[in-house]
Amino acid sequence: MSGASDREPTRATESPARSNESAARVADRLHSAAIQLLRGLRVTDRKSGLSGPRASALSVVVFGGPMTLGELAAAEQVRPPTMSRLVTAMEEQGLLIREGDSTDARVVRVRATAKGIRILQAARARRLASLQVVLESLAPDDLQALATASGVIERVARSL
Amino acid sequence: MSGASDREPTRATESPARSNESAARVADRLHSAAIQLLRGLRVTDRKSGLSGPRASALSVVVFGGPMTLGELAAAEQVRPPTMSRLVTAMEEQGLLIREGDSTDARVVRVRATAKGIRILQAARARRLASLQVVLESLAPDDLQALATASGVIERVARSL
DNA sequence: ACACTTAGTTAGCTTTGCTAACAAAATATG
DNA sequence: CATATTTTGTTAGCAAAGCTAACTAAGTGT
Repeated sequence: MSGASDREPTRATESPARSNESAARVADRLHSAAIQLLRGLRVTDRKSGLSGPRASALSVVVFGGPMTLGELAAAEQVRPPTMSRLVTAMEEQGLLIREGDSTDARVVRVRATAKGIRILQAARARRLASLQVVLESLAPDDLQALATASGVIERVARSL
Repeated sequence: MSGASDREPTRATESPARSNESAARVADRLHSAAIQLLRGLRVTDRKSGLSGPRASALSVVVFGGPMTLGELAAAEQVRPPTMSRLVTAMEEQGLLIREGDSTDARVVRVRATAKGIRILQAARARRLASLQVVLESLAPDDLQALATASGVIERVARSL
């Protein structure tokens, strides 16, 4: 994709125009590259029964600790009913449990089980293995470029 | 994730073990960063009726020119039935058309309509606008880092 | 005490992924 | 030439995951 063959900016005057055009082009390429990368990393892990959305949600609970269903829904940017269903499915898989809150009987607290933690770690390792292999074959400069860019991308994503 | 201060010495004489560790860490952070980035960029564009999968497929046809349904399915990494249904839906939206092939009556050739091109461009512009704004506020070095990394990521994705 | 707000669930719809089974056309083989 | 195989796309039917609307239960506030 990407309008790769689009015209060069009429580099008549200053940096502002050039900077804008450049930002637009980088936005396009970065977006496209991110899509391709994640598409290549097949997210669904049939072996462990951990789909993309489940792995993502479980990862939030494992690394972030127990939290309410609403917080988890917000973190995953889905609506409560969607998260409710995801949690039910993962609970049936034995990956996490619903707990009540002692001070507020409305809230549902979600906690990863030992099995959930174990399975998440294994799925993560499998998912990243193929990427790691490719990265190992990169020139050191390229790997360094990715390391640097990762930080920048994280910052960019945070301010989106 | 982990390593708050992760300035890795780019030493030319790294040992293999060290290199592996670094690749693993970069894999993790890059993967996570890509997810966060795309999550921030809400893909579904209700206004134009162009969901993520549709926008992506249409973009391939618009920029790559007419192609067979099978080629499009391969490009989008979905099975033929999935693409067949996607094409049917987009055809009903008037975004593209199915055409027969003169030499092989089995194949279906898919071509974007003028409306499809127009709507894709508009949706792309909307989708990238917010990212572009953030990128424009970056330090030139950071923007350059992203530009460089985009190319590397594209290469990495291609060999996944 | 009664109205309002908040947290989560249930019900039901849509989209998008898949596999299995099929039809039609092209190609290979006897 | 006739038939078997392969290729291309479709249809049918299932499951996952997203949504909104409507509901229950529990806190809050006037």
